Amino acid sequence: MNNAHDSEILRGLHAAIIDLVDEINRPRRDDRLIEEAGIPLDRALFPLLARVWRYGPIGVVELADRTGRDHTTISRQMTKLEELGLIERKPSMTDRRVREATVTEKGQEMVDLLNAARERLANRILVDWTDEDLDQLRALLRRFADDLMR
Amino acid sequence: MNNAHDSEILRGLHAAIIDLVDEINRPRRDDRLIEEAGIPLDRALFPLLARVWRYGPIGVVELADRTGRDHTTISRQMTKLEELGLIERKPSMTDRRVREATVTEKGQEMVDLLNAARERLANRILVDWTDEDLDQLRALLRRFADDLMR
DNA sequence: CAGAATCGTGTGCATTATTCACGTTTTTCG
DNA sequence: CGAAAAACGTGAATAATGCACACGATTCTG
Repeated sequence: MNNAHDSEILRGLHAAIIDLVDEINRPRRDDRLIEEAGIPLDRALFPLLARVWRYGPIGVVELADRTGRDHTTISRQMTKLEELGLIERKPSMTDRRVREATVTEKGQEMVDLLNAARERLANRILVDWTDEDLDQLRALLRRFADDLMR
Repeated sequence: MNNAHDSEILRGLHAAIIDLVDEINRPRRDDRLIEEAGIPLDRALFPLLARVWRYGPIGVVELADRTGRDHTTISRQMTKLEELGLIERKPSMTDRRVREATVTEKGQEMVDLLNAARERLANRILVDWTDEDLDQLRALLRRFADDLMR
């Protein structure tokens, strides 16, 4: 328990985070992944599909909170995903105001293809890593993200 | 050197990355930081200012490459930053096509305030971390980001 | 060395994304 | 019960983004 951490470390950590986030935000990365997966999917929609898969069943407002955008934006994108048959929405049984979204079978197939493609790309990029280092990064990053979201 | 890493680890790592990136991308975070810093700055412009500070002197195209957006978008935002007197642009001496951007003194003051504010917030969030753990995360994340950027 | 191809930058235009204001339905709670 | 709040959606206004293109600077190439 520290009141003040080493500024050097904090700045270095921040720099690494910015580099990582910029890299992940790159539209070209998504294009590459979609190409590797070999599926036809609008790259604007696929991050949302991934999040419905991960956090679903989930409503519009909660998902909007999570991604930091207005709920109306998410509402429209979810409508598109629904029209494409990738997600499914039905009123929640416990709260009929929320229309819970889940991935359909067709959506699940796409998610599977995307996950497999991402794993192939990751293995190509991370050839020099040991499983031990990766797992350490995973654990530390999980803790960090949780603290950030708290 | 592994051909295939443990899928569990990779998926867990990916999940943590998504959580982190979503959290960082949240506009509310930037608002919070700007408020803590006590400066009047459009939250859309401040990520760009931070990157000019970090990578500058830097031209439009290189910065656009780095952030993954179209170069015309960056060009317009840089114009705004210049009008606000936060950055300065002058033709490069080695290549007169590029107009190298650097932060002005006024821009530097803002960056300093932002960095100080971020550090205060970070120390509040990371009370339970030791410097050792933080530095380990920093080192692993730096390596990861570098590998990702190839 | 001259012409062609490439690169960095910026502008006009069209498209798309995002927000804002508002209304509806459902739930919560005093 | 009844008021307040929450989840969701629609329409209109606004902002952001990308594309086509132009122009000067630079590099490539025969």
